[in-house]
Amino acid sequence: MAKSTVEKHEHCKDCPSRGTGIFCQLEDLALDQLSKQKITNVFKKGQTLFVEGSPPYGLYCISKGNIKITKTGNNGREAIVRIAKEGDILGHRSLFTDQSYGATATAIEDTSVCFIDKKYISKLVQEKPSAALNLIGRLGKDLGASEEKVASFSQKNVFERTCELLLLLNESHGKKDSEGRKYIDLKLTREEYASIVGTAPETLIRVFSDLKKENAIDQEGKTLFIVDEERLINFANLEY
Amino acid sequence: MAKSTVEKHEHCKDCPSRGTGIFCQLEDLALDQLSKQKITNVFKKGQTLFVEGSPPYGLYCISKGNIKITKTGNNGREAIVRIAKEGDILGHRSLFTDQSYGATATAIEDTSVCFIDKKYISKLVQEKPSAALNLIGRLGKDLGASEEKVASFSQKNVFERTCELLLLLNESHGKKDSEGRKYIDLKLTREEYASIVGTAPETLIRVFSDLKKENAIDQEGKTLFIVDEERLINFANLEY
DNA sequence: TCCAAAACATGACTAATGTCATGCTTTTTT
DNA sequence: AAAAAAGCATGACATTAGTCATGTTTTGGA
Repeated sequence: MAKSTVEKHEHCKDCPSRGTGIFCQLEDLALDQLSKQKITNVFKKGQTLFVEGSPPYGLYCISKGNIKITKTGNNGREAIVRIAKEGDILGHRSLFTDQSYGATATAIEDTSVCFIDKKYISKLVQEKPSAALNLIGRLGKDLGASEEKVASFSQKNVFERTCELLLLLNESHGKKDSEGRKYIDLKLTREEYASIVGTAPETLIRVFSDLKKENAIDQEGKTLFIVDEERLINFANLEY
Repeated sequence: MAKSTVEKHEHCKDCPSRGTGIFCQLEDLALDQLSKQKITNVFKKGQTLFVEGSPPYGLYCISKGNIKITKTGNNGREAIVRIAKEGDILGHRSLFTDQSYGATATAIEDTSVCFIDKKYISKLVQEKPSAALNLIGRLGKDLGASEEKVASFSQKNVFERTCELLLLLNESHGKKDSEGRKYIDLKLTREEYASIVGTAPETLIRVFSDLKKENAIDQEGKTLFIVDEERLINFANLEY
């Protein structure tokens, strides 16, 4: 499982994540420069982009595939903090606080990721207010989502949190098949889902089973079908 | 309990939070301007600065006193997301993501808070890269702390989380008396501590009682003495 | 293709936490 | 100062979630 370095696309303006990416909204000239600076890497399933505790050298911009961000407790158990996808950036938090990475990033499927050097990013953020504002906006949203999660942990039980997670993942990673059925197709094991919800694998499996019996979801291997979204919303006890 | 509007200090360079404040590191000219823009308010214990769900009109900069940031679940129970203190800013997250406030800010004692209008802040951040970088740094640290909290919820039990909280509050709000004894003197009820830890008041009270029996802490009314920090570190199961 | 390992699923039991009830203490209000 | 309210503390019990055991199914590699 050696890391293969491959140029997957020549220019940022051809990036599949264009439009959602944070620096990929710059004018042509700046984009040209950025394209020359970036290095595109391919990470296979299970490979790590960076590890908790190591110092950041730059910014990662996901052009394809999903990546899990995890923190490891000293009991060895991992907590998945979030799942990043195409167009998301990684490492921005540590980069500008001059802290070590607070979490580990691991590809959960084959991914393509652009790397941009720390110096270049710093320059860009200082010179282009739009880049700075983009970054501020992204950090703000990340913080909002994280605090939302804290509140859920504080106030909800495993069942409610699981329903909430399914709804959130449906928003962020959901797809529809030819018949219009909504589904989530992340290649996550039940154990990984459990470590997002913050519970034991057995408990999560039971909740999934219950939700299936309730006809709220359906399972086919690792694919989760959202059968009855209304039901999940009720179960999740959302405040909207 | 009417909101009283009082000029507490004339100029930002005299602000008690100078140095730790985020925009209070600007050069003299910019600071002069900022001083003219700001409005200083005094909030008495229990008064709210802003409420979850309402739109942000500007930035709050705490010059004196502690403020709790809470989210209310639809069961009515409140979760305290964090405790802000002198020098901290509030509302920055919502301001730049153009989202409503995700939480409510309430003074837990008599406080003095400067308010700076949204337009002015936006201008400042766009024109002064140092302000933007300061803001990015602040958001990054907040996000780091929040994700740390998510991991704790995910991996630790109430006892461990309580010990962790005491250590964190000792870092951020701790004081020392004349004999060198460390203590935390936030005017928080046991119920409020419980809603930081994410547990029932009774459970938190039991943990405090246990910690007192273990000679790790001591209680005198709302004041909590950190008697044996090493012990708390062991109990908290930290990974440092 | 087959085998081993990992993942999934469920039951039985245990441990942790939440809830309810009660009495005491402190704070606030009248 | 007295009364009322809020906060604190603890016991008893209920509920939730975690752990251990076991068997089945799926997946990945030789």
